[in-house]
Amino acid sequence: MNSEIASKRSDCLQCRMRDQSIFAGLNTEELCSLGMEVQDIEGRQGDVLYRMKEPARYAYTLRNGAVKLVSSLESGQDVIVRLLHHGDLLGFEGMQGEHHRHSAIVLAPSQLCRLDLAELQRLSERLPKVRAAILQRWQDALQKSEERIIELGAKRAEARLATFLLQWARRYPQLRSLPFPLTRTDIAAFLGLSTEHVSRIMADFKRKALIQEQGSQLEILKPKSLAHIAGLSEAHKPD
Amino acid sequence: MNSEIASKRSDCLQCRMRDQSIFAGLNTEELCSLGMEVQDIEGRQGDVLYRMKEPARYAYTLRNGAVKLVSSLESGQDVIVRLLHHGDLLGFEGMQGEHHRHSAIVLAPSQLCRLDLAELQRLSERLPKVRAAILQRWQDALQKSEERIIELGAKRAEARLATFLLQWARRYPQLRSLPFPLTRTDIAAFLGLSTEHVSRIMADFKRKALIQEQGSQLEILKPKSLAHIAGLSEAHKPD
DNA sequence: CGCCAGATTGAGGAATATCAAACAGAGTGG
DNA sequence: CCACTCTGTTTGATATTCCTCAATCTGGCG
Repeated sequence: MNSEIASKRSDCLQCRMRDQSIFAGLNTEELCSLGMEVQDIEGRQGDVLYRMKEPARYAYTLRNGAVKLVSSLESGQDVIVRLLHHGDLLGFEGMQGEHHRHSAIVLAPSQLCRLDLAELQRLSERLPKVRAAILQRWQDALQKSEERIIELGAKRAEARLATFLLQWARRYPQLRSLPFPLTRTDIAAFLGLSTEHVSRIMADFKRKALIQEQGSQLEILKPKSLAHIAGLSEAHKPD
Repeated sequence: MNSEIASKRSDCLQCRMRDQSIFAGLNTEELCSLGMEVQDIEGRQGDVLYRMKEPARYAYTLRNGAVKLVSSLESGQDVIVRLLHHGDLLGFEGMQGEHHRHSAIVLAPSQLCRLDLAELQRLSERLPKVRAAILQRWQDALQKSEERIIELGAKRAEARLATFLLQWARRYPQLRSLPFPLTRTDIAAFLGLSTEHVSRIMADFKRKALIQEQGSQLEILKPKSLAHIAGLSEAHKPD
């Protein structure tokens, strides 16, 4: 499970994600003066970066790959609260000194930066740019979160799944064939459905040639049709 | 609808909510030096404080009363994204220069403070305490929002409603009889259910003497039982 | 009184879950 | 290479939850 995760000291100056990170906008000098230990983490599928309710020690930037944030209920049910892609942040709830609200589990081979929260805290006091970047991410997370409330509250399974697939695709703009490391159970836990129901709808989408799967690669064949299903589902409004 | 809302210049020094507001922790001197126009707003039921997609000009602090944040879909469906009580903030999405993500509608007679976002922006740059307070609220909103995702994704109607009633009650700790200005349709729009279904479950709760209604006052008679229904609903896990 | 918005109730049907079984593919060990 | 196992998927049958539509009921209020 939580076997030793490969890690080494990271070189931020060379980082390809640098201008999309929370350190974007800092010049080389500032970046060097951070004095921050940034660990370079290699995550394999199934690795647990942190667990729900643990005191938060680190935050992470996902440079590459995919991670799910899972909340486990007493009933044993798991809910995927958020899905993270390259450029996303995780574990930052700890900045207010709280415990982790979810477990972070690696879905596909990932590269992450691990930041010490206490150091990051100090840093953000000192550098308005960093602070602003974090605030912006926070704001984004809230917006996404609220969009999901709307999805879950207002739309039906087909529409939710269609929306979800399109959103997933938007994270890989230039790719026709998308990495798609989710199981049906994952999708179900994200959309608030049963595994079987997800399976059925996916099968249906495939039959209608809206999407196509091979291995863990997904291809969206008819985004327009999917968007239509995702949108004002006329099943709801027959007129 | 958007008829003139009563407003006057507010006196922050006298405010009873002061130490729960984003200006908490500032001394009188600092508070005076804010140089901020704070309008004192009187909201009546049905008043629209702002509309979705409008450019955001003001943010508000709800001193007293209740407000709903509504997102309207193209399908005509309304979803209540958040319910606000005394002490809550609204309209702050505008701090990042965005448009309003929801419409804010007054549910019960309310008193609010209206803050100019641009001024607030400058202020939060200058005063770390204010900035930290806003950040904290943001964090809280995200947490609440994620809790709601879990509710909507994992729980069934009965459990959702039970949770909701208990949460509502928690906002009025010392009251046995709670102000409850929501219609069944409001509750439905909050929980992602139909009006009729909400009505049925409420009736059921009343029959079981878990709750009691008179006018727009609500009383929770058996919080334990409600908590039980809200929790690990044994209908899910028969064992 | 008559009117109206909201609440309730019932009946039927659609959406979704649950349970069970079969199926497919990727190791893994002989 | 083949059985074997494991995990994830698919499919079917059935049960449950929830929605929709229509009717009635209620309480305020002109």
